[in-house]
Amino acid sequence: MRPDTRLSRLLHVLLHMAQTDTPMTSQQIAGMLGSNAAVVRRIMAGLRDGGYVEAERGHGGGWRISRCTDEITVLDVYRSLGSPDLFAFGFSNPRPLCLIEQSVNATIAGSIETATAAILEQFRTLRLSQIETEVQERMPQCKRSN
Amino acid sequence: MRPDTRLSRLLHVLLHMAQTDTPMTSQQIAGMLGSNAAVVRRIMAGLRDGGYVEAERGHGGGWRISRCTDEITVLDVYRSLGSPDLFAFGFSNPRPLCLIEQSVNATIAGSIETATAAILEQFRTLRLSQIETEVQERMPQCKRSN
DNA sequence: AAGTCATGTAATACCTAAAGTTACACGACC
DNA sequence: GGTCGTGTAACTTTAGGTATTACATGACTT
Repeated sequence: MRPDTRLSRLLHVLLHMAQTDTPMTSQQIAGMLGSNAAVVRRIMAGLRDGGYVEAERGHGGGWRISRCTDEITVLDVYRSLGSPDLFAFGFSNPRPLCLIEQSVNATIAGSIETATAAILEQFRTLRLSQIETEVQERMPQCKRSN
Repeated sequence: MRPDTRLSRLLHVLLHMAQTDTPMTSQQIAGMLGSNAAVVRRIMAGLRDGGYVEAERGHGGGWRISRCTDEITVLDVYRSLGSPDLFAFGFSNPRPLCLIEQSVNATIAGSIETATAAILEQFRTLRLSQIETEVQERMPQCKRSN
């Protein structure tokens, strides 16, 4: 199954937006993502509605981040996408009559819930600013000395 | 996207097979799963190759479980499926040049790895016999007294 | 030996949601 | 008014699990 790449794409875009004051157009962002301007507008709509970014139309318009990077968590971004399914597996019959199937479903559901809680807890504590810090550490030596 | 239901289906089938000595045909299993005999043979192929079940052809043939339920873990079943992706999300560019994208990928990968380890650890310790036990607890009162 | 039952497997079509594409309305600036 | 950019709808593409059909192979029954 092709993975859902929207979360990582949004994080990527947000961190670039945090580096500049001039608005970025959907076209520019699409070029950065190797994607399409309409796709960019679509996946950014949630961030706009959540107040994390602002979009302006017309000449000199585009997208700007409207919060500090330590005020946005990965969970915020995930929720802006509508909290899509995290897992690729599940069960087919939500309310089976078979007792065995009920237990299997409960077992699988238990694993999924436990792992979901763990991931969302990571997302909740992970701020954009922390990823920014890691970018600094990833910088080549010649630039780290600045 | 529609979830991968093979793991839960296989667990369901294995527990039914553990309750009887007579072989179950793919057709019977398919009826149980609301599926198709060819689908059953396809998803069971890994279990057969792993020695967890045996298939016999011809009259009186079918599938039989070839181990005790406390000798099979959910992880065994998962691996028999070829260890399919657990997560529905990921990143598009595996080796990006952009430093920011590298950090985002590393962040996402970290969350996925942590959660994967947690799930696989659960799968490793979860035996079919434990699900069987839960089935007993799920039994109606009139039957639990037996 | 023939017929039936069941697995093994290939080929093909279906389903779903993200992703890509196209088109056009709306609004802002020159 | 013309251009630039967002907002959004409609449609196509894509990928993988799932469903369906078909047929070869092997085992048992008579």
